[in-house]
Amino acid sequence: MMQNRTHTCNELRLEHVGQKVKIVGWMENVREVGSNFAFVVVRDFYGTTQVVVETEEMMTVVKAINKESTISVEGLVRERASKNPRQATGDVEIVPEKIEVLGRCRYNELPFEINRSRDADESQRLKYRYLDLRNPAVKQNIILRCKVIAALRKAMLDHDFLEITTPILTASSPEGARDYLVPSRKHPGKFYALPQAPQQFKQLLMASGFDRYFQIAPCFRDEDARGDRSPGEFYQLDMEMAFASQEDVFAILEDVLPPIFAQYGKYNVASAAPFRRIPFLQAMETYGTDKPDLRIDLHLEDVTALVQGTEFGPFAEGNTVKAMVVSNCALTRKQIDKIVTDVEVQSGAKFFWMKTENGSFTGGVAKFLNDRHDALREALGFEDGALIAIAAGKHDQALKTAGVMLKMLGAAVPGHMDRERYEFCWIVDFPMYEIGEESGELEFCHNPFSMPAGGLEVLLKAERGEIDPLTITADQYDLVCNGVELSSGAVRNHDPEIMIKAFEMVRLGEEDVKKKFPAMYNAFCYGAPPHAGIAPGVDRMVMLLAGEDSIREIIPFPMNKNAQDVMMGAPSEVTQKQLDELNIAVTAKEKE
RNA sequence: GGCCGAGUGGUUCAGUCGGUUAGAACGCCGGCCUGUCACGCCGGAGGUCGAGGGUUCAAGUCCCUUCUCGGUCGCCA
Repeated sequence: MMQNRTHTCNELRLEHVGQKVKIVGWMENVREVGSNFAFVVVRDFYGTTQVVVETEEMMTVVKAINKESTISVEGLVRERASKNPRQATGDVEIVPEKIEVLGRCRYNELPFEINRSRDADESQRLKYRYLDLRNPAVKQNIILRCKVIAALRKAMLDHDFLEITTPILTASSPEGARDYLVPSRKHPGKFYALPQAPQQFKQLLMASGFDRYFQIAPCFRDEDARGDRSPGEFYQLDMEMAFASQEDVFAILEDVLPPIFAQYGKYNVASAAPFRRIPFLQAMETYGTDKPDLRIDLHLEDVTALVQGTEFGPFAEGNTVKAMVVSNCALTRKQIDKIVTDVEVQSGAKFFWMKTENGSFTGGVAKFLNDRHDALREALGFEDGALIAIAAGKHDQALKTAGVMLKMLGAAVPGHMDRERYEFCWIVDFPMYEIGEESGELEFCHNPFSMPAGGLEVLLKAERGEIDPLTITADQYDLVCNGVELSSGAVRNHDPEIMIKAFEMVRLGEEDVKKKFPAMYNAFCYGAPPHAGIAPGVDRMVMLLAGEDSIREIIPFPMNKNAQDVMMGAPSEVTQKQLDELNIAVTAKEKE
């Protein structure tokens, strides 16, 4: 008897005919086509192979086995009488001499059919993820993920980056998302935190003299999930470069990403370097978002001045009005209304519309604007058959509505979106500060580690009242692909003096910097290199490459929306003994 | 936490205006079938319609409460 398999289920071809072989795998299906005559499909990681049962003895063996049991089949390879060109091994079959059960499937009914698992209810799939993953179509995304990570790692090493792992148990960071905390047994009342990103460690590596660092880094944030955001944990291609500028970082990713997207992507066209650079404010005004989908050829125009004085309430003074021309729009009124509703769900406000026909506006808000037809045509440049979509409201709301409206109409109206490609762009010149919604005072807009453009000088000018602090930009950038924010990065503030000044702008000082980021601040006081970095999200990248809409499709063992692992039963209660050791008292329990 | 959608045999769904015994496909069980490959044909089992309450002669269907799942907003330095 043969000990091991001689071939995988994707290997046998006509050249193997006559050989005695052994395959192993899952019994995927049995097709009985006669008395004591059946075809058995055996599936392993690599593919499927047909086994033909022709004797009463073998039939008895097969009939006693539940589907999805693992079996081994020993026998002779034979050319098929009727071949299957759609199957890699479709020219041959195995005539079994011995079929053995290796791992019995005890159930004759499964929670779902393996090859149709993607249609099953998601919580069922997650609970039985090991069955879901048997589906080659599901498994494929995990294989893709592995290949993409390997390619990223190789590309980074080729660019002389060193992969360095940083601690998982670390200190809670005072800003940003909610931390996952880990109680300390040896230090009652104190906690570790799982890193939201290796941000401070990578900057400390720069201060330590490493020139180029990267890591496929696990990151943990206790925030609610989205379709493109897994709760709890995710991975970033975290990187940092010493003595580097924004352009140095751009050059690396512009070199690393396009070939990987072209090779592993569902669409094999990707933007070439250099990617378009779009200043943040321009992106907001032109696309209504800081993550524009450049596959859509639509853009916004500001028509606030042109619609002043109309009877229509939303165009009243003080509101911003953004208009967008969608040429050759054949949507029916019903279809447009549906999109209006969808936009309202996502943005919180409806948009308005009208059509251009025979030199005038029709439908929707046409009656309010027909007296300005020529001026609007001058400004917008439309022709007959266009839809004019209009978002109006307070500046931020109008932009948000316009952004969602642009995205939805771009996807809905044929001819305005070339889906089969990857369009990258950099969003640059983010504002350093903003007026906080709650405080009404100046606050950091994004993260306080970024270098203000212009350095100390510009902060001093703002302090002297020579410039508006709101106009200060940070050397901070986002990488966006097809409307998905792939990553955020920045030239870091490596100078303690500028750091303190930047904090003083928001009414904090040296003591706050020291208290919040002691290690980094201290390290930078010993001579730090100027440095810059970025951290593209690995999960989102793989999601784009796989062409999936849900991030859970590209994670081997995802949690559900409520941050539960229904397969493992996490989170779970622990014993009183464990709690006692950690000096933890549970004060409130989830209602049963 | 807000809003929207969904929850009906093992799975995916249908179920009209509230009205007979809640249907279909796939899966499962039994039978037939020697070239199938989503095999085919015949027959069968399998349901407290997420849970609780209410309206009604009558509720899967209408109302209220609640749970679960998904989407979205808040949130995500």
